[in-house]
Amino acid sequence: MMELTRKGEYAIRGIVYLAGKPIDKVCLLSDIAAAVDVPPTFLAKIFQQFSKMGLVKSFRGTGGGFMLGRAPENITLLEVVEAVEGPIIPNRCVVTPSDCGRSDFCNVHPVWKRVQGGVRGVLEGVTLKELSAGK
Amino acid sequence: MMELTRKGEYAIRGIVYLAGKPIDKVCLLSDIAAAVDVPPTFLAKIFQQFSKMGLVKSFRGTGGGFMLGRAPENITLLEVVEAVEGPIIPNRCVVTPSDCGRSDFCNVHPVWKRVQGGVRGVLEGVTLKELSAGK
DNA sequence: CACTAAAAAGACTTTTTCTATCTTTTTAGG
DNA sequence: CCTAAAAAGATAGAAAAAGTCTTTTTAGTG
Repeated sequence: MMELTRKGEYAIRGIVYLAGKPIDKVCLLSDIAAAVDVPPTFLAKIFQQFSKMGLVKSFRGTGGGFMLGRAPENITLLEVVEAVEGPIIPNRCVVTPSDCGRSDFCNVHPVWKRVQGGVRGVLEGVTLKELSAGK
Repeated sequence: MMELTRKGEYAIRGIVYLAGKPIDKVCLLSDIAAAVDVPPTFLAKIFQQFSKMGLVKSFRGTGGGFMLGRAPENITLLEVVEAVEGPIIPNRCVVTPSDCGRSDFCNVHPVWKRVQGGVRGVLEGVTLKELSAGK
């Protein structure tokens, strides 16, 4: 359970690749896709989402492509993951307590809150700079 | 992302209900299902899994039903969740590093390991006894 | 023994989500 | 105006989740 989807995996690969390039270098989607081994059409969708969130900047037309929207040390893995997968929600009761009907009596609720906080904490503590750093 | 499935949610509801009963009380599946508002046929599948893992004991025939397999303070939420959802795996690379092909160069891998450890730690620290305790 | 109650097991259906592709449109440069 | 590239939208196939139904096994009871 709790598994990242392909989309999320691809998203990370793609943006980490970008983070490893000079900040103002414009990269072709097709090049990124080839480099990180992701279907180009799928990666296109992912980068569109990134673009809307400001995580990357896009340029259309000849000479167009993508570059990172901010310095890699200012982009956390949490942002990247949530950009394409949506918020970290271990159980729906975390977002709408009314969902399980008996929220007032549910002792499990706070546990999911802790899980959520834990996961978010870990992902928030990692930046693209660290992830793109060579060994 | 990282969302518990209905199956997992139902599983927790069902076994927490059992944990709130006297340890040797045999409960009918149909009663449990009605009490926690879960489709009986679905809950049946879930309890079959519990039974195989020893989390509950089952009795067939007249007067049959289910009871908790162990004292509620000795069953953790982690066990319950993993019994029906499988292991906590934030990303497949955590289980088979070869999967992403370039495991040796992947800085993300240890992050997922930490997420996995964090989630497991939280769930492992909670027992059915605590979950079934009234307010 | 025959009957009934209850869980176990397996097959099956429906719905939803994921994964991926294709086509058309918009934007920009040469 | 032509070409390059991303944006947007529609669609399709595959897989997983959610749920149901039927048959079988097990056990108690009159």
